Amino acid sequence: MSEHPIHHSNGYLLSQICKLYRALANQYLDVVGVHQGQELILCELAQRNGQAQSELAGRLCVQPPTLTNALNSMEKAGLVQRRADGADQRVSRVYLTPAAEEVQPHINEIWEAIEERAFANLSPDERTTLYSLLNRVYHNLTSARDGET
Amino acid sequence: MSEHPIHHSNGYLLSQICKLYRALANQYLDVVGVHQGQELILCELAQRNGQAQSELAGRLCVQPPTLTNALNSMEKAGLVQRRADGADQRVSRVYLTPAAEEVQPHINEIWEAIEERAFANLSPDERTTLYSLLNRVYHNLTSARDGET
DNA sequence: GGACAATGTTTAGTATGCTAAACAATGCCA
DNA sequence: TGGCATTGTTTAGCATACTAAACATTGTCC
Repeated sequence: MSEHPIHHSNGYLLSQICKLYRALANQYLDVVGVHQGQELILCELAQRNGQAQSELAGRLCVQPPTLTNALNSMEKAGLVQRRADGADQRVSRVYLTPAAEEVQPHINEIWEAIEERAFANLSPDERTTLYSLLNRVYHNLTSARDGET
Repeated sequence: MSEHPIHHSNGYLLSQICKLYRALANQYLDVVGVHQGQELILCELAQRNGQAQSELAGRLCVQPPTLTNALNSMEKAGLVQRRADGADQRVSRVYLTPAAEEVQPHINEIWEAIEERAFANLSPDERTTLYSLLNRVYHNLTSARDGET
């Protein structure tokens, strides 16, 4: 059927997996009213509540406008609240609401359930191998982004 | 800094890589005026020109509305042309334009360049290992989607 | 042959993600 | 102190991707 070389490449596989992984995460997270991507924001805030948006964006590796949008819908959903910093009116600090703190414990469970699904039949050794290979790919991609040769 | 277990999981790594891979693909493809995702449509049509949108969507594993949007912008960009099927007015068949056929040869080069970047320091053996591991993840995810236990 | 089901595509609405440009507040420095 | 650069966030506009619902055409079956 699909004899084209692209279909047998690591890159193609990676992008398909990506799409599937996102879809699965969405499906699991929807149950607790959280969207894929937002769970990372919640985890980040659980570790340090009241971060500035710029800090948050930096840690999550997303652009500030992306975070603005995500926070808008999370604020509308009652998961977070923004308050301006007392000293510097430019920075807006983000805080978890009680509703978010209730949801929080489920996030880790869900995250683990997704992993269990995705990497089900891989042995611990294989998972480690995969991790180290992916890690190298990750570094290739980050250095490709910054240092243009 | 980020001591949270999520940051050391295969799933987290996968989603970060995903984002980076897409960004890199976009950067490379923009040069020839094609957006990430559209290159797969072009490859598919290069193999079989004049596919119905539903066929195309099936092969690319995207939903029909997704394809509608992508084709709209590609049609606007002069890369493809839609013509209604002679026998069945419901189906619209998609054809490459001469412009697309000029771009086509570059797509493979670009695709390879991206792969070379992403998997640069992996030996052939390691690439094979990665491929087979990812393939298993892929199957876990596709079976997770269809057959809900 | 006319109602109704099935099939193919589009529209509407929402999510993530990006860039470029606008806007707001701060800080520096002459 | 008044102008200007820097920093933090938002807006506008576009890309992919999804679902649910609308719309058009076709085919079937009584």
